[in-house]
Amino acid sequence: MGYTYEYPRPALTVDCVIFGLDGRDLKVLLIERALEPFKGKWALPGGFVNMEENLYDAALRELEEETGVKDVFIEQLFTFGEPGRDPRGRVVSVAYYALVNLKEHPIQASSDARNAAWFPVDELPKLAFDHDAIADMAIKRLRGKVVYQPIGFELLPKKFTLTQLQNLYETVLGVRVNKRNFRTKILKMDILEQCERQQGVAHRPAFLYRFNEGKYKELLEKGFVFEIGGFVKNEQ
Amino acid sequence: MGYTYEYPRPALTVDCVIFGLDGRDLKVLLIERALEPFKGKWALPGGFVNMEENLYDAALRELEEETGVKDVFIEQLFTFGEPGRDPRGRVVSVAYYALVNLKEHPIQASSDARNAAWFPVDELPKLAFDHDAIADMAIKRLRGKVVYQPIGFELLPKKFTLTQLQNLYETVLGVRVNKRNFRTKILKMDILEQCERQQGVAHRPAFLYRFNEGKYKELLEKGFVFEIGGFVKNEQ
DNA sequence: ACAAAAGTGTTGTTCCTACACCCATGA
DNA sequence: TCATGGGTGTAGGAACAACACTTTTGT
Repeated sequence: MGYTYEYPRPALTVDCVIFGLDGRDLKVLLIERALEPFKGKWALPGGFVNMEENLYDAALRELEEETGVKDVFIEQLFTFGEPGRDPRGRVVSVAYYALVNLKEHPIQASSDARNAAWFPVDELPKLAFDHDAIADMAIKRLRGKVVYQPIGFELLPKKFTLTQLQNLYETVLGVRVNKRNFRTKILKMDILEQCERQQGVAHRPAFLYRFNEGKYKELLEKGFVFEIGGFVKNEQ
Repeated sequence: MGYTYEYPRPALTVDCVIFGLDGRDLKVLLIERALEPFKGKWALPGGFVNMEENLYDAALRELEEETGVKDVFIEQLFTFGEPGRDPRGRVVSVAYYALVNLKEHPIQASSDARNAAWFPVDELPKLAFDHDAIADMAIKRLRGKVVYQPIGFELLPKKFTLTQLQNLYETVLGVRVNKRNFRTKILKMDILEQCERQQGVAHRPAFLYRFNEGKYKELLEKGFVFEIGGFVKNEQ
């Protein structure tokens, strides 16, 4: 009974740092561990990789099993393999990060009755295993990547206003941006498609925009480089 | 005899894409496989991860065992885990890339008598396993990273001329750069330390420069962002 | 003197920053 | 009519792209 190999092998898991944008807060979804080790501690959702699935699929599967979230952007972050990172023995974990739109993907109470909650990125509790380091790297990666790849849109609804988009950058990067300059820059890129206006707001309704991925890829071919940020702190 | 686990586990390896700059060519070091599968085919150096070493150390160890190279810059690239990527069974590989200075780190004939050779990045032969995909991603990563992180220096001697540095960017990025503008930009960053002049060249000797890592980190604290490139093709 | 590469001056243009101002809607 | 956020004009300055030119070495 069991599986025998000539040489010892580490166990292989995937863990996922799930980012969501909630009003003006960037948040991470954590799960309360139901079992030892670290029972009762907050941790990243994750689990063991099956033998017949690839890593990407494993991350998506664990994400759905533990949070009900599916059809979201995920990307490999880093592989963590310090010998002592799991008290049960050698466990190597391939970490992913996910970007979800909180409005369109409400988190379900976990299917295995574990407790799940969103925490603002700068108020994370002490996490199980080395998940602090994983979350930390994910935040840095997101901050670094959001300025030169158009992945921020994944945190917003399909259609969004320019102010929402600006708030996204301000929140993720932790800076204030000048409205005039932000708009000029993002619109000049010509990767946003203008849609209808907002409705039912107590002020002048804003235009909604959609990220035009086709146009973006077309521009990429011609040597276009997406780049937003490098903004100066302005307006307090 | 052997190691038994309750659930099956993939084997875990590290593979390494080693870049070297040779005159005006960016090259990758490959090893000819001595054993099946893919016996006689070219492949990336790599091997199994030991149970008591972390992934970074495993990559460094394999690098030294197979090429004699040590004390070089390496960084995790990506983890490849498609179920069918190795005909012997499920093998997950954590890929690293390394930057070496060919002058200061000559490659030794491999300790296990395997054949090793440098190949220009755009003339790579068909590789074993999914190593084509790994090498491909490494090249893209290097091209992407070299413009916003000062890692290119790892490919040069400790002391280098500005022309060498410019050639590095031209080679890696595959563009031509205007000499005047390149110099103005890189010197204004204030991360290079001027040293003595070159000697014994049949023309006006150039100043040598050294990358000042301390200064760079100091500037980082103040919000400095390294960025070179975004150059226009110029001068043919 | 010449070849070869190092190194500098400068100009027109584009892009960035900061600030001020007007506009449309619901309450 | 007011509050609220949407949206635009523009001036001054910094950074960029392109080109031409001078300097210093070995042969």
